[in-house]
Amino acid sequence: MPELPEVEVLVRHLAPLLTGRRIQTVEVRRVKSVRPATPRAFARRLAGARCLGVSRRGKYLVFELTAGRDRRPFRLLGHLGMTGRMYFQPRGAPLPKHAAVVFRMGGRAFIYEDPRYFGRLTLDLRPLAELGPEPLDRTYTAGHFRTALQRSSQPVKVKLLDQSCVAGIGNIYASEALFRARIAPHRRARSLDAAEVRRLWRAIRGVLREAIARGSTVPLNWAGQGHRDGLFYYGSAADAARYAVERLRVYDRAGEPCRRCGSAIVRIVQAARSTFYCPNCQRP
DNA sequence: CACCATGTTCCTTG
DNA sequence: CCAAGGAACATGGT
Repeated sequence: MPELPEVEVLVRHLAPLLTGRRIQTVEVRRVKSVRPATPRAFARRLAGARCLGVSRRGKYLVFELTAGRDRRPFRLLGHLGMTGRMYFQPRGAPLPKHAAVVFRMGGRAFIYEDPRYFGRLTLDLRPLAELGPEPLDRTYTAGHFRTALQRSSQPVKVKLLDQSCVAGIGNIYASEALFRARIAPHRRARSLDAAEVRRLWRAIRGVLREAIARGSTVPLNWAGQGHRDGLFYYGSAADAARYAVERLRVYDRAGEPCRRCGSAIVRIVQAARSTFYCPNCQRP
């Protein structure tokens, strides 16, 4: 799935396009992709609603909507899973194979597409309550982070993927943040001393902020096909090489030289997910 | 064919 | 009760 930076860039892209627009019709093509899982109830709630704004919480997109006589605002949550995308369909383009939901807005089709169907559009807001703090929030301190790590005997890399610890970090940026903080991924979360916690806290914020800045400067092809072009998530293959250089320091670079010391980057498996790190820069 | 994939949830085990 | 590990979900790329 797109992680926090990808979702943030998408939200910034969508907010001005959707705000003020009315949803004319809703077509649910994959029942699994919506909740409530009855397409009728889902569509009835959303058809005719107006979008008041789009924001992000962790990896969730939050759509502020209003509808009906009372104009009472309500929210729709979007989670892109591993392969979800949202975009206005280019005029005349055929509906993609895995279009899960199609909204008609302003005479155009707004598509929620998801080949693996791990993502969701949901009116159930309970997932938000489970999320930990926003890592980029001004009020988020190293002290908060330390408290969250204190009682965990999990490897710190695995703990970073726990959305109740900090919201928004995924498999790519977990490895990237640990490299930046020069902390070995196998370390138990509670074994980090205060200085290490602070380094990792800074690294997380730095890595996420830079990724957002990078994503904001790349010419993104929102409706593009193909998911592993090495560029942010949405990029077009033609431009990928130019922008992908040095974007990631360790993720998916097993066997390649560390950009800091030249040692070969190592891949290990933790909690059934790949972790990448430099055995020299990140010593236990 | 085999293996891998930016995520979450549910079940089992300790 | 909790923490931790693993399977399951579904499709596509290499």
